[in-house]
Amino acid sequence: MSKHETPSLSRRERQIMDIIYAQGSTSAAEVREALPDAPSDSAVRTLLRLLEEKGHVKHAQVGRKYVYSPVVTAKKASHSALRNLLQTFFQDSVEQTLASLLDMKSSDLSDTELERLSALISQARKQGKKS
Amino acid sequence: MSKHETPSLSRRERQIMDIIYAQGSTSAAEVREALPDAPSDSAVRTLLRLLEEKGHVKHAQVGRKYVYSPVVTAKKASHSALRNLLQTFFQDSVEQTLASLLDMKSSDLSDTELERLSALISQARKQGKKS
DNA sequence: TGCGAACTGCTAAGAATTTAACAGGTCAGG
DNA sequence: CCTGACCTGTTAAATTCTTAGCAGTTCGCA
Repeated sequence: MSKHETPSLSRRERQIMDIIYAQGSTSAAEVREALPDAPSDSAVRTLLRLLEEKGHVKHAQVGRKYVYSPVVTAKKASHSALRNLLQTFFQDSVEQTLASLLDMKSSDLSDTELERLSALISQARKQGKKS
Repeated sequence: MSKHETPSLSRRERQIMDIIYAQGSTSAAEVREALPDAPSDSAVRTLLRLLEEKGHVKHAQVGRKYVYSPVVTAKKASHSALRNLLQTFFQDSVEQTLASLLDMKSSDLSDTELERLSALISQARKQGKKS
């Protein structure tokens, strides 16, 4: 009935998944470059193969290389990461989360960007009204 | 110059830190209850002791119990978790992040809450103007 | 007082993770 | 047609993580 569910990756596996999501898709060599304390090439390839066996990534052959990409869409993965973050740090409150986001990034945010954030919210309001 | 930097916790260590941040502070028994696939009591206590040795948590004695709490404030920890999430999934874009948040939670959000989100943004705008 | 419950720390075994050595295969250029 | 560069997979050893057993302490209460 239930899916296999292996919700918790090991340290290295998580690092690699993060890299793959950040880059969309990558080769073993690119993963290696992006990895902190990069191990040998063959170590990276072993991890990628294990991640594939466990169903977290898939590969396509491009020329002689394998290019890996995630099996779960970035959207789904980001949602579950966000959900987890909200639970862990923000008592599930979107408001607290946004406050923290603004607190962290406010100095980087131009007026135009803030306007776009506003627009996102009014849009959400309208859609709420409709349903 | 730089701090000791042990940025990557093991699977169990991360689970426990998440629980501690979600709850603010906890005893070993509470951690155990909250832990998926809870191991023995003494296993949990060992992990907590290791986390303390590594400087991630501290404990206070309350009655006969130890109550553990994080060393890094929730604010700082949440910021670095957010930063990581933005990098991994949202190309460092606050806008994309907010969009995803609204997409995920919009059905849970009342009109009042959306107004409060708006208010947060106009507040950030005003503060931006000042500086 | 003596017992059991509720805590703690330490330690070593077992499991899981992480690593790199090695053994292919394929391709381009000399 | 060799050779070296560049890719792959398999395997087993090294390291790290995870667990539970055991021993010690303190407390409340019969």
